[in-house]
Amino acid sequence: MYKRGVRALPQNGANPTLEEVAKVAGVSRATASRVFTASPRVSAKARRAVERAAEKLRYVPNRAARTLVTGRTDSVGLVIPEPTAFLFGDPFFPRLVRGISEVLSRRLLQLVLLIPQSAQDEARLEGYLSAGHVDGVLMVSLHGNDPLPERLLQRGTRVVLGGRPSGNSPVTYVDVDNVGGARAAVEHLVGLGRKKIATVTGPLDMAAGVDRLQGFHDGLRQAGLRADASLEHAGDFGQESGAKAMKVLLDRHPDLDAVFCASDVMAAGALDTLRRHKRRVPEDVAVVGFDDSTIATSTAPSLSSVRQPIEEMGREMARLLLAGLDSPASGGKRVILATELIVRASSFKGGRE
Amino acid sequence: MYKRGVRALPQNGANPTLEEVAKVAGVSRATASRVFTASPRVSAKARRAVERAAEKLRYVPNRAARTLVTGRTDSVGLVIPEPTAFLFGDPFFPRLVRGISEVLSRRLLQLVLLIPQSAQDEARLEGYLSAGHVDGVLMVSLHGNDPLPERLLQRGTRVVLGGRPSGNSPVTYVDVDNVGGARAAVEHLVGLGRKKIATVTGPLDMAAGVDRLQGFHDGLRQAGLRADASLEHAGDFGQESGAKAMKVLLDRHPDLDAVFCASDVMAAGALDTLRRHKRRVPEDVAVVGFDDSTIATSTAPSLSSVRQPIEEMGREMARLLLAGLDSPASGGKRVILATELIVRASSFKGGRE
DNA sequence: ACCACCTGCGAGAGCGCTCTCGTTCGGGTC
DNA sequence: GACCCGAACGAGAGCGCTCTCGCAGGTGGT
Repeated sequence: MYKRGVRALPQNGANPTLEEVAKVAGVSRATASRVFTASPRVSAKARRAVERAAEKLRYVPNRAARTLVTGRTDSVGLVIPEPTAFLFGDPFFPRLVRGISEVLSRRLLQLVLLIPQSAQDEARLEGYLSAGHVDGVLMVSLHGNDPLPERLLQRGTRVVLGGRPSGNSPVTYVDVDNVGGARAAVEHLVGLGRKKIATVTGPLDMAAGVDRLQGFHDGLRQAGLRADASLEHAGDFGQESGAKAMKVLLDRHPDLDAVFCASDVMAAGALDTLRRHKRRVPEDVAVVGFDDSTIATSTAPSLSSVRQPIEEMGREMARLLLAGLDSPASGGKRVILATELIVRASSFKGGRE
Repeated sequence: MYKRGVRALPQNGANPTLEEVAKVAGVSRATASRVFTASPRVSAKARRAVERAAEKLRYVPNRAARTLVTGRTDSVGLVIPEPTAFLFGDPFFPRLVRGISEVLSRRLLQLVLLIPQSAQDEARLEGYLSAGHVDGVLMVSLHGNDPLPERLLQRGTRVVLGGRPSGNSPVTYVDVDNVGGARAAVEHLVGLGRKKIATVTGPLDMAAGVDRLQGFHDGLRQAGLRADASLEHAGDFGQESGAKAMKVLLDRHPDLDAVFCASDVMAAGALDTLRRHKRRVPEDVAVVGFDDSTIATSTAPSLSSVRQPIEEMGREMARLLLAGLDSPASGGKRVILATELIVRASSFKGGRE
């Protein structure tokens, strides 16, 4: 630890305090404060004097002091575990951040990103977040049943999740309609005349994985097809796992005529495997992915996929958090955003109907 | 703004204060404080009592109060402008973050990411950073002559830059040896017998762009070749710009036999153009990129490139910042990290010598 | 001319913590 | 037994700010 005396903030001639600004402006500290808190009860003359003094002294209010008395920090944290944050080829993170800061900027709130790199980091995070560094916390794509959100909630910290948490915790969350999206994908494949539809699922300890499988089942049932566990194989959302899962499925069912992959990246892997096994896409096997990520348009053939409104998810998360900060009691709300099937070459008509 | 009374932190039964912990433990506030500041002058008995009380009350020290008196926040900010942060296909950001947090974690400092999305965001950032939210600031890949670092410095905030700033500001920075790396690339091409070597430069308002061009010139001079402005064309580090620049160069000099691109992504674009113009790589035209990013191994042919030690850059930035926090006066230090040429198929022997 | 009222402002308390300073106390030392 | 010394602890100040409260002075109604 660096020593006291070497203060991080008031270095170099020391940051001026409100007291000093007030003195220079010839008003009381209270009046000076009113100027910076945008309180209305200040005469134009006093306001100008304070503003000039602040300008002259290069005054910046000390946030710690302000936070201490108001209990507010005017910043909110966004927690993204490292694997998700740095998933390349899929600009999930940037789009989310864009949506979130769009809303926060309007409220002059600072978005602070926290990317835990290890379990140890994550443990420290709890302390950081509950010690009053931020007014509220946004979290996305937690694995399994992360206890962090609930623990923060108990401490009185406002939390909004991106993606449904496993289990049924009372935490507010925003999610995209994974079930509906997957169902739509299956409906589409059925509409193409496909009868033997397989799926590469996501990890089943994540809600997105479970929900997309659920939608897959719903779609089959609706079409009068029955689910068959041997037509399902789990992946981890990564490309490699998609390729491997596809191979397993193909070995078990050489005659399958469609596959729904729970992520585009896995679908890209599946396409590789299909090519290697001399299947034509979409003629022999139609493929639909999920996410509508950038990779969907760069595969050959281009990939049909379920689009999710990521920016809107970010915006909605931010809105819910702000609502939670404003109102004392705000129970576990949930918002589900619609998804949309985008049809491209990998599942186009003209296959074999 | 949300109202007072609805405090962000002490919600829900209110966060316990040190005072309360002390009372439960049967000691004074001072002693309790000593326990949490890891001060040695506490008896084992008192320490246990305080720890038990804290456990029982779920006590978390209020950071704002602590910061107010110590002047420390125990967190440091990392500022990355949006375009760099979300550059896909090149995991610069994750690698940097990994290096930085490796060092910070050991000191129990929290890394806080700040990604300004607009000029307005950036303006707000100055207030945030100089208001004492963080003990120090790390910044990377600023465009042009961003005044932010110097202004923070004047305020007494410790700043360390990643990448040499344009102009000669007194800010401490870490950079990779762009000049040396580019020179090595040219030396390599010359060693392959290439005589007519072109370059696609980076943006020349960025130090990395300037320095790599500098190295290119150095390499030519060293080999007794003379620089020719018509063999140089600027790009913006993006793929598209690489493709276009290559086309311009090829139109001007159909007989060029090598090209050095200031980024791998631009090199990938250049490869496309070369293929389209029926040039064989490396037989007709040898290509060397810069960054040794992931794309370098996925192009056809794989790309020779100049590798830069990103993680080490992150570590070094963090180390310099810590040193700056510890010592009162720490002038503008500069650390340059060595780069290394990685030779792959795009510039292999067996071309045409 | 009086009172009620509102606006603008200052005095002062206090947010939760750390740190300095002084006091207490147990155990050597002579 | 008197003295000293260091270890453990408590009292209290104060970090820089916001907010409540009360007071002065001006305005308007009667």
